[in-house]
Amino acid sequence: MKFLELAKTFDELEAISGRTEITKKLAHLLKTASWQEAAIICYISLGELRPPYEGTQFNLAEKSLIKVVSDLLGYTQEEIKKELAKISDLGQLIGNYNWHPKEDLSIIDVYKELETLENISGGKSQEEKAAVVKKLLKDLDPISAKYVLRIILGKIRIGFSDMTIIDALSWMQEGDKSLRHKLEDAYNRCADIGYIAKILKKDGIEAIEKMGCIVGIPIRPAAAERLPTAEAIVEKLGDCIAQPKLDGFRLQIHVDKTKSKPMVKFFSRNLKDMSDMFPDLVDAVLQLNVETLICEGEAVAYDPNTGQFEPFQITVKRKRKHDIEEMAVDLPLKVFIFDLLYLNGREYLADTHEERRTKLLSIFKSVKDDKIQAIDEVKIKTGQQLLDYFNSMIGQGLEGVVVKRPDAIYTPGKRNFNWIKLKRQEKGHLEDTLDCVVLGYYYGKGKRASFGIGAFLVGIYNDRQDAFETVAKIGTGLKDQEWKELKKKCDSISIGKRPHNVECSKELYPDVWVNPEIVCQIRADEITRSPLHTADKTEKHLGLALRFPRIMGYRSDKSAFDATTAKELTRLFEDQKKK
DNA sequence: CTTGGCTGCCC
DNA sequence: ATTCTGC
DNA sequence: GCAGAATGGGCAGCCAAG
Repeated sequence: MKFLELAKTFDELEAISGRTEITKKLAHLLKTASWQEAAIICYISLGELRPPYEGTQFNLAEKSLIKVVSDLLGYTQEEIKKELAKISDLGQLIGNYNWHPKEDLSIIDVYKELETLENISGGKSQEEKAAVVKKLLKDLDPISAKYVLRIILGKIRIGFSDMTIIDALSWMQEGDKSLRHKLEDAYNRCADIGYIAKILKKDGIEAIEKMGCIVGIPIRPAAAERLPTAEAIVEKLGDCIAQPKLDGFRLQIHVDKTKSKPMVKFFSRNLKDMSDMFPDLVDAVLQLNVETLICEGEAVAYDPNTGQFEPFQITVKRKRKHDIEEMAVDLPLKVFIFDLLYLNGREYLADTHEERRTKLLSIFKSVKDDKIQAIDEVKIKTGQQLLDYFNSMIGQGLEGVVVKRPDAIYTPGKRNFNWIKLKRQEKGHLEDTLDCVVLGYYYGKGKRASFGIGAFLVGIYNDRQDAFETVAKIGTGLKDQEWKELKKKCDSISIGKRPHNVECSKELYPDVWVNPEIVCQIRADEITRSPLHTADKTEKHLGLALRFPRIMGYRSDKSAFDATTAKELTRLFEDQKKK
């Protein structure tokens, strides 16, 4: 199959909004393709070349591609950037130009070129990569070039993703969505959509039905919903159980001790392979009394002197490729296992939480090392009990609690109310919002590009310095209409350059500066020391920033100078440390 | 040899 | 991570 | 309610520029 045929279909799909229609068209495309091509189509539709646990890394994205595209089209980078502000992305931009292609490449040709691109590294590699991309784009027609750029950028964003591909595979085979559940079950157990497409095309739905979990290949993780109060959670679930929510990273752990050399693998929440990063946890995991196992836990770093858990910013330092052994000594991890998905050749996905918990505890009997532990769990009957438990967890400096329905099965790949998280922010020190001042805005991508705004910069007032200092960029919380209104308002008070009383790092300079006068309410989960933001920044210490910032509304009754002050922000930060 | 821009991936 | 939107 | 697409702070890694 020619790449152009694929690109044309993508272009048609981009214009369609109805999911069923997208599904049908995609199904037709997959039906026409060979099984090899179908697998590739699945991957590149997601902006990848392989399943997530094998990774796809071009080390080339928008900033670098702007250079390539401006070079190719004969414009300056400034001109391209200006046009990009109006257009959804670089792919769209290049698709609007016209030239005569030199070749008529197949899907497989393009795939191979993309693999070549990935494998370039070392000195001068950026130059080489640019040359490879430029040649590839030149060889292709503009529509194909558009999608090749989007693949390199990591997202096709034309209104479908993996779940629509699953539907399309069903439609390809049966002309309806009747195989959706079987295909989804297989995909949930084996997070490799290209492999699912390949097996379906080669061996049919019978082979898909036989697929189960495989130790060494990640299962799509379940996720928790969120509710604002303990009361609401107990009302929703009735009798339930609660576990501490630790602020580390989620690990899906695979163990196979039946081989001559035992296998231990760790996968991240997004199914990236992190197996080489935690040699200290491998030893601990091997103490579990199992032959084969897939379980899930949260890994958190702790201070070896005090035993205190480290904040996320410290724990995340363990996510690294170099100096692994040294860091394992300085910053040891503990992993708290909260679920069991597979044990000694048997799946536990369809067992209830209670059954999985019992089984989980049974494999810990011989474990002495506290590096690996089954997470605590308490029974909850009332909102008050849950609130008390939550408060005691917060008191220990944890992120909150996760509440679970005891009779629920494990639902891979789904976010639902079987698990509900209650986080610190909901009843903690940042319960009140901060009043921040809009300092400027940034052009956006995709839908936001058409609004002319994608995010905005906010700051607080520092009366000691008589200056506005940045504390966050805000990109979520407004409705589409509200984004347009904010852009209009900003344009009416825009100024050509940074005002003298605004302290801002270069990296955060907005595309459009505005006079500091719009006051908005910002909610966040936490205040952290920031290498970038300037709020409360002095020679002695870094500035402050907000974790997970979002806008809740405006304070038109307040002037910029009545906004939250640096002093107040600092106090909130200090209070937070006291817990 | 150090710094800084950019990228990918944790949350 | 949070949030919004079309279906 | 699902699926998708916007967006955040901040860490390590890679490479080019200084």
